Amino acid sequence: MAIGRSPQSSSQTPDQGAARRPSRARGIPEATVARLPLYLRALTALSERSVPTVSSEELAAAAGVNSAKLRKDFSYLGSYGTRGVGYDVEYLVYQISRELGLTQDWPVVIVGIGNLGHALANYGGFASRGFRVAALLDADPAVVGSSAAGLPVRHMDELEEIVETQAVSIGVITTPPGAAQQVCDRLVEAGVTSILNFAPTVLTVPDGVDVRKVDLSIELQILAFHEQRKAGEEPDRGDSVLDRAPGPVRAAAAKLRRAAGAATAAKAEPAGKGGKPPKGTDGELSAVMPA
Amino acid sequence: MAIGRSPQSSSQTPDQGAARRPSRARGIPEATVARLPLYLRALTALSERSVPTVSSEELAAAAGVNSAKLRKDFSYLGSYGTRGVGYDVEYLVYQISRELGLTQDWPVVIVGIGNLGHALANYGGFASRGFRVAALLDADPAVVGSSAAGLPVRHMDELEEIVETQAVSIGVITTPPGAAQQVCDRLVEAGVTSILNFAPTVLTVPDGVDVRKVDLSIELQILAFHEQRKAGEEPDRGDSVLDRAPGPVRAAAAKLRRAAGAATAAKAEPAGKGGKPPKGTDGELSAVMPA
DNA sequence: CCATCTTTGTGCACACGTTCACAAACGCAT
DNA sequence: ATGCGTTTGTGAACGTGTGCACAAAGATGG
Repeated sequence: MAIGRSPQSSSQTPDQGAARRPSRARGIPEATVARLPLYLRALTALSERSVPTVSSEELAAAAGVNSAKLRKDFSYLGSYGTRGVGYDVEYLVYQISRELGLTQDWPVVIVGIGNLGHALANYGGFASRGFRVAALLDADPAVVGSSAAGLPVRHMDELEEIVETQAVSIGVITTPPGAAQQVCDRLVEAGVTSILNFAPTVLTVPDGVDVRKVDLSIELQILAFHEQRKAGEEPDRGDSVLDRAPGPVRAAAAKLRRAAGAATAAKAEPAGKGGKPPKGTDGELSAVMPA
Repeated sequence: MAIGRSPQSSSQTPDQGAARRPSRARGIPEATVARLPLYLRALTALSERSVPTVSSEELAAAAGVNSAKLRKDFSYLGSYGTRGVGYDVEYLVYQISRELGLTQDWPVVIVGIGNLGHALANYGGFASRGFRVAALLDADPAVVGSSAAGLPVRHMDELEEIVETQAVSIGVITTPPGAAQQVCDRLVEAGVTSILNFAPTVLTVPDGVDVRKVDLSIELQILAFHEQRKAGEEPDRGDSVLDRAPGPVRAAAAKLRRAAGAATAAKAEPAGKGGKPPKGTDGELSAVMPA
């Protein structure tokens, strides 16, 4: 089990998941697929208010997207609208559900029942979308045996059996980063072909296995970037304007940096980084929590 | 405080956050910004192993991206590499940190201390990246007063004061979906200009406020879509091939659908949807949990 | 100081995604 | 039936992102 491996793509904003596959088996663009759940949510809300039809304009507003984009997205699914009227809510709910594969049952295992694992186990959005938590797993004997969301936490050793007997094809990893790849390997080996990874780790998987990653830290950092921009251009300018300069000047600067070594950088950084972590610098996350 | 509102863009894969702003103030593409945290994580790991330099090839592998893309990304920051050698790890860590605004302190408030709120409060990746949890807030008296991750949970009414006195500019919403917009409004009103939303709701905010959304349900649905594709083309074909046909045939089908009404669709769906929810269909989430 | 080897930085072509804008299609009133 | 207003579906232009491939720049050894 190690032939044809390939690291999954990136994390959030970019394509992610379904690595190299264009995924347009019969045509639906990846960007559209990513928006279908959004539409579905908005439509479900309308459905519950017994709204019979919606225009692309209304639905787009509810989903927070451009109406032209929405229409084009729907056009990939087929022509489910009626000109001059709009879209039949119930019918569209069904079509999108079917396209996303939500009309069938998806057993899911959650590995790593820490804070986040608990949160996910209690997540109400699962059952209503065809997802069923088949089992909660953990390697820590202290956690095994307890229960979360009415389900017992079982030991990792039962993983293979559970995946096989319940035909689980989707696994959720909420372990500390150090255990993620190992858990991933076991999941794949057992037969799981789709993985949702909350650990801040780049997972390597064989071809044919999809990985999607959710990383809170990344989201916050992106927010910080934009926030910084809003707060007027750089309040503190780290160092040398040399680095923006082209040619030999830059090269010299580079050489100096290598000579100076880690000392300079370490001093310039917020927390201690050069030596040993002061307290809880998290060697890529404090091993206590994923996400 | 209600002029010039605008719903944030989409959710995951697309652009999201920074709604209409091209965000290339001085040039850095949004896609690149989204990858910087990835590079930073890989670099931090190398730094802790005291690796002095990396080539774009090595770093790209560690971050799970194409090396050419990585080099192009770095080229937007400036020329921080040395040809024939690679990049100085420590120096690059610093440069990226600075670019992302991680060299300064970012106080953050978390609103909604349920399962997920707890998980986030315990998240180790905060402190090490310049994020500091300024306060945990909740509206439920039963939760207020308890503590999470060593911090006391305070009442929502203290929000305004906390935001002002501690100069909080980033808020995290982990409330049930019904409360999200309301909480969002209060955060914005109090002065928060960046929001990370875990509730499955499309938030409407004034211009100048960034919203990023993390939605577990959406990720799973995207996985299900690809999983379905892998399991051979549609095992059960919902109904009519008519819908793929163009022209009057389709129109007739549409008319029939409207006539038939919700009954057909409801019957075809997984859970009960037409009438009242059977048990926990989650009117857009069971109100118990966000994420 | 020159030759050779390594690795960056980037021009270019292409793929993908977004948005505009409009004709075709439909409902409805007359 | 005919005309009018509405809304879809989509062709086409545009912008963004990706990846190849290579010249330029530096390191290294003689």
